[in-house]
Amino acid sequence: MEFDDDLPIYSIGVASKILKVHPRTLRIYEAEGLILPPRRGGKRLYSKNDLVRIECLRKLIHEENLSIPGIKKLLEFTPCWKLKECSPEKRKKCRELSGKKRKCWEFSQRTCEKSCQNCEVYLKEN
DNA sequence: ATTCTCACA
DNA sequence: TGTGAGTA
Repeated sequence: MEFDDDLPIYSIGVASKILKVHPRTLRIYEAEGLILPPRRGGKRLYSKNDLVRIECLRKLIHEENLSIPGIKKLLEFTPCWKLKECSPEKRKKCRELSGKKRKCWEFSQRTCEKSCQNCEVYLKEN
C-alpha cells in the first residue's frame, strides 16, 4: 500500500539508524523547519516519506553543496504548487486559505520527485 | 531502554 | 556535528 508511506512510525533512533545520520542532525533539521515530524508523547515519529525527504536534504547538502539556510532560501523561492502536483483550481483555494499565515514550503512537505496530497489534507484541516 | 533539551574541554 | 548531563 502506498498511503502507509505517510504514517509516522519510526522513532528518531530507528530513523537515524536507517539513514545513518546522528540523531542530533535530525533534530537540527526539525529545528530549522526542513522536516516536520509529528510527535506522540513528546517523541518524534518519522514516516517513510519523511525518511525520503531527509535523504533529499542530505543529498542537497553534500552533493549540491547547499547549506541549511541555502535550502530554506531555495524553498522560499519555490512556490508549493511547483513542488507538488496541484491543479490550478486546488492551487487557488490553497492560496485563499493559507493567506499570509505560513510560508508555502512550511506545509508543502514532499519528496524530491514524488508529490503528496498535503494540499487536500491542508484543505480539510481548514 | 529511549528520547528530550541544553550546553560545550 | 558530535557528545555528555540530567530528565521524563
